Amino acid sequence: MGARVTAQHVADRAGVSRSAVSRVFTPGASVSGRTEQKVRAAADALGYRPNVLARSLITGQSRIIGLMVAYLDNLFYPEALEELSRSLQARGYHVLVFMAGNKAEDASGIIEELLDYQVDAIIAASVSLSNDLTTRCAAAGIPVVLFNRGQDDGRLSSVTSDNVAGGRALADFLVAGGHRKIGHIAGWDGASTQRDREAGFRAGLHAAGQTLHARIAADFDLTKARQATREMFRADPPDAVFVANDHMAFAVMDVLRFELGLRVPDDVSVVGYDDVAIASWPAYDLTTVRQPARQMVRRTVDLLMARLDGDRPPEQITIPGPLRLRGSAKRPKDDA
Amino acid sequence: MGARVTAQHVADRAGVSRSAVSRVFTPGASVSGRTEQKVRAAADALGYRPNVLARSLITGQSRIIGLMVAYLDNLFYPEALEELSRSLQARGYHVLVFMAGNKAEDASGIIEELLDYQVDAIIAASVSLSNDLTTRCAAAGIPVVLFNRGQDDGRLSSVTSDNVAGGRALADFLVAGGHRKIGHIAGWDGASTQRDREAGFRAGLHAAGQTLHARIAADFDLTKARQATREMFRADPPDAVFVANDHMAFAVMDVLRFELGLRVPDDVSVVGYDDVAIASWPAYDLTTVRQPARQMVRRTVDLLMARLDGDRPPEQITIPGPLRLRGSAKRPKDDA
DNA sequence: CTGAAAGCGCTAACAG
DNA sequence: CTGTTAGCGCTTTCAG
Repeated sequence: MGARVTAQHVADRAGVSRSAVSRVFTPGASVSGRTEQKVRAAADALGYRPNVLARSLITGQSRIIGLMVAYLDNLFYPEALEELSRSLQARGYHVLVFMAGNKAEDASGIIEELLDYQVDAIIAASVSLSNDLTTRCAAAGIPVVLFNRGQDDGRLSSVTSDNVAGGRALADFLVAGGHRKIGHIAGWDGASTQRDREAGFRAGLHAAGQTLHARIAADFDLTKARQATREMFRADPPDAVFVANDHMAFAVMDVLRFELGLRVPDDVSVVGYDDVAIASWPAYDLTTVRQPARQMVRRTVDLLMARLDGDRPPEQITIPGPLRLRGSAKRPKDDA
Repeated sequence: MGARVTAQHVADRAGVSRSAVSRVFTPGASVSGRTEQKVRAAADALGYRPNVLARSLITGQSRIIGLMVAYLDNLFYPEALEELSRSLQARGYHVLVFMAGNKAEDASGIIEELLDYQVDAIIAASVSLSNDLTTRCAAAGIPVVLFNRGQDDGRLSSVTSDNVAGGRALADFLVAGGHRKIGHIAGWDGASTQRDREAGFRAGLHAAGQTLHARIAADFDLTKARQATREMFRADPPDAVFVANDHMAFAVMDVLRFELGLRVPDDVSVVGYDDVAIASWPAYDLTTVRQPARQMVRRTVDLLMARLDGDRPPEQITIPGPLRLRGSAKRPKDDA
């Protein structure tokens, strides 16, 4: 069946050499109009298209970007993936997906597989890399970009939003809103986003002479977030909760309203992080900090392309994320 | 940098031939324990791993599955993609993502690119293929599976849930619930899912001597769905609405409750389709038909693997999807 | 079981 | 501008 059409077939039919055919399909090679005509005609007639994999063998460029990602249920990632894939596609690259388990250990195996496919670069979303792995990638000469994860390693590029500032803004806002017993439902402590958001948040509380009233980690998991909410509100409930991302915040709000019968924000204010699409739906109307996924993707792609042509050094990019004021948290009284 | 380690390097170090090295990494080749030892030792020391792309050139198997998908914002698809990617990965395959535009025209270019990468198979999710394209893939000997789309073409495999039965069940349920003015907010009329769901739904109404009270197409788009809702409820509003998928149903419910001040289900019943995760969140608590994504993925993968080994013929698989009764629609009175 | 040789489909010097 | 000549890294007959 697969009557594979090769450059040789086209060459034969066009009465030229294989190289001529190759040149026609190589942007910026010099071919005469006449030859190009003949080759294109033959190629079209035969339905010929160059084999990207064979080409990659010699050019050393697969035009494949490996994406390592741990979960797709948090809407932030599908949004980013779609954008990423589209914009890479527009530049002639494509995304090969590798789902990582939550264990750091898995990452190792995944990276090996990625390398097997001779990917031109790796984007690690919501995943960190061990020192060892970083070394391996560096040795293989493959640029790595951490997406939405920061890491103190000069060999790694990263694109994150300013999670410290975001956390801080959230704290300032809650404090200004008159809250005095502020709880935190945290994500996974191994994540830089969690650490940064919390650090900024705590700094904000500290500046106001407050501390965290309660804190439970829920690992960015919905079930754990619900459980954490029940536990936190069992006795001496907070008057506001900072949930480490929107995804969990929705679950928290649901428990608050539908299980515990509390009104948001009248009884308790809730704020999240990410500003995924659902956050603006009126059913939740969640006050949150925006992580500009589109912008983050754009920077990621630009960064990658730059590193791929020249040998630009790795870069750590932080993008500001504005506070999005909505209805899930009491606002400060205007005593202006 | 990229000090590429080749089989030759390993061979040299192990004091064997390139072929010996190859055999060690080829499952089911015959190598002596002694040789294997030496090769593995050398390979480990050098960090050698076979180049999948080079291998594919000769075996004709890239172990890449091309996935063509149009949108990732409807949560049904990320869920499926994650599952798909994981289970393919477990079998040594990986997913190369191609985002398709909504225009059928785009599909053509995408398929060409897919073929350039010598993918072993193509999964088209929420996308249809023209006759021409189907022929091209068939000619190239590449199996195609339509995921969540049906098409009357024996050369194409497909995996769908039973959309006709689902639509029918929804209609029966709504009718039994005493509804007499039932509206439909449709998706995109070009989608088989839309056609089947609507056909089943209309059949159910018909059996009860009813017809659609109103119908507006919203192309699976949130903004259009909101607009359609406003329009449909402007005059002579329905007492129940069947929204073509959950994703739009959430938007519809939001407009109903927060803009129009209607109570769901007291003033109007709403039902959707898919049973994505959000449907079970108490804020929506949406009555819907379950599309068993996990099962659909499993069947898709099994189908693909079978076609990839032997030359099993294409297969059209339909999986039943049960009604999920929740709180967004009035239930029939128990007059038992 | 093992090595030598051939070649997958393509591009990149190199002469002409 | 064009064809010839070498391979890219790997697997696979084919002898031995």
